[in-house]
Amino acid sequence: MTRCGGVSTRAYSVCRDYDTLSKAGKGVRPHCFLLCFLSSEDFMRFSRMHLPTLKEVPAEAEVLSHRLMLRAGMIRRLAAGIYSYLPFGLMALRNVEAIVRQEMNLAGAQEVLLPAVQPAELWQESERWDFYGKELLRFKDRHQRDFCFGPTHEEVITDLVRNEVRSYRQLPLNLYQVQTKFRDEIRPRFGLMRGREFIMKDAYSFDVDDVAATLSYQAMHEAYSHIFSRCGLNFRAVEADSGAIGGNFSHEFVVLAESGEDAIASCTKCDYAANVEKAQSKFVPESVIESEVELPVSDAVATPDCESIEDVAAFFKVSPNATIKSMVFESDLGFCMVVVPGDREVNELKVKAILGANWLEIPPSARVADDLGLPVGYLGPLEVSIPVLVDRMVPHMGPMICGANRNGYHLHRVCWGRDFTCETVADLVLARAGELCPRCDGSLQIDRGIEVGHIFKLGTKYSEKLNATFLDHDGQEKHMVMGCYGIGVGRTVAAAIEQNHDENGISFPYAIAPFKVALLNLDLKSAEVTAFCEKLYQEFLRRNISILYDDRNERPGVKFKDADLLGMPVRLTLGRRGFKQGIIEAKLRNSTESKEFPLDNLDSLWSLFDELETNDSRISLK
RNA sequence: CGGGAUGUGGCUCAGCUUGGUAGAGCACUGCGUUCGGGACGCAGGGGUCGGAGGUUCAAAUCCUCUCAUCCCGACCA
Repeated sequence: MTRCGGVSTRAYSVCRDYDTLSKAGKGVRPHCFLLCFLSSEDFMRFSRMHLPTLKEVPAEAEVLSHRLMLRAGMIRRLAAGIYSYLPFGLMALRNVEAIVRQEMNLAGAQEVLLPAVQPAELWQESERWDFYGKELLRFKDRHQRDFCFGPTHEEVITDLVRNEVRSYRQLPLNLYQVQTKFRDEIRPRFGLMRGREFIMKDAYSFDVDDVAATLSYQAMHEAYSHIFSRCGLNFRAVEADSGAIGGNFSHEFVVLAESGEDAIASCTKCDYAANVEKAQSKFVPESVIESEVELPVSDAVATPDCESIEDVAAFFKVSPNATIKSMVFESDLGFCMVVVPGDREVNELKVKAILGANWLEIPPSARVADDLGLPVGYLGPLEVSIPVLVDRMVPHMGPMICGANRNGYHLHRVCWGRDFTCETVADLVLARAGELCPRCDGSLQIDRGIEVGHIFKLGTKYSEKLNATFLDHDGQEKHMVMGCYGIGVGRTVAAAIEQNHDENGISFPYAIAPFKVALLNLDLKSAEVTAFCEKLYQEFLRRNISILYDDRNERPGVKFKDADLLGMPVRLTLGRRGFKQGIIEAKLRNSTESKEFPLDNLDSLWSLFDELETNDSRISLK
């Protein structure tokens, strides 16, 4: 027995209560660690564990991982986007946490635990109190002082470090925590996938300069790859936008899944991969059709009720890519109009980046009409008073159709250069599957995925705002160069389920499976079968292999269904029949074949578990 | 924030149109039979019908307000 410091499981399970322990004398007091372990002997029996599985799906759930987590008794909803973890769900969460901690520690990070409640002053100092918006949950204490519940911890960690670290000798430093965050999302959904309260691992690195910070970043990139590989996930690390966190460089770790909220573009040839929000593509201009350019722009054509590109294209009997889409945006720098080909979608992040704006949004139609006198639905780039940004494809489009800035009218035969022009021509659209890779001659494919991790190079954004400095070896006072690194722990569990399930339930990757094996006793009435199961159960405990022993007085069908739903990688089944033949049946959750082991020699069974432990998952019974 | 939908025992839902004793299945308790893929019989326990107000002799049902939850959308061209 390795876990209790050399003391056998059996020894402790016989003296299960305080009385027995204290009578044993010798000053033995059951401390926390042992108590946890003592109880585990019991709670790994299905009959004793609080594991409420559901036959029917609660009406609240739509997405698969959410439905399965509810049915498997892992989580329960308390309020929108706020969930309780039940024992089974918590075990999966803890398994992911354990992997995260191991890899973070190996990468040289040190664990801390920061307060969830944070004073407004810090956020005002970083200027995010105003900038962060409604997602920041704010409240007052009894003295009417402003506080928030931390959605992220750059401020707190920077404050902590600036007060402690004075010299380059103390750097680099990487501190992390696993903690509850709260972000007051507009629309929480899909269970743990987009909750408001959620468990996050967040790490923050501090370095002397950009070169050192890049090394820290790379170390985290590597650690994250290990973490998600060990969790048995099929993922990609992709270039991403840094959003509200800030900074100038970041990667997202995305688990590939149809139900994912993110779309990622990746090259079929090289290793280029980016969030579509960020993805670039190579642009090869096509020539303009000369003959039609001779004709002048038309007068305004009455196009009643043609407010969408589809309507307009249908009206003129052309394809959508012969029209242009003109959209009015508002940012902290004022209004602007963005013009893209009719069949393309504006990439707001690219627009924001080109403008250099802090925020960008689509104003309500009424505001565009009232403030600018422009009729939404009939907009065009000709003779407008606000700045116009044009996508790089538009100048190569030839005669096009656009709104006439007059309600119910459009123009056609509009030509770039002749009829309108502007200073800013740039890549403004969302990348699309089939476009050329910006790095090589391959093409892009688009996949959906779930963002489970995100790493950022922050630079000196926060160290400057909060004045976190150190004295360098040359005696110069410098700002620390920071990075921050997050993993959605609960979301990783959900993503793992999203990627590993079938119609019968979850199929946990071995590494994060709450129980590695289910032992189904099909004949509780049979004393010899039960005695053997008990012995085997104890042997699993002794070997420190997490096991769920189904000792419930239920019919076999119920046990099989639950074992499939709960997704234990290995299922062991013993009934009267098998016992008479002297065999126990083993089946892997992710395969249909099964294998029988002789009851009097289970050596090959133990080597199966050794192999699973080593390979983490995905092996066969051969 | 806008749009759509739904709130009835722990879960899934019916009942509402046309007001008149709150229902079914699952789950739960007891007994019996059954026992290798979600068994069956008998007997039970459990519900302010999301909340408030109104109409009425009478409201789960009609009206008003409100709260909660889920889904769609942050695309005007």
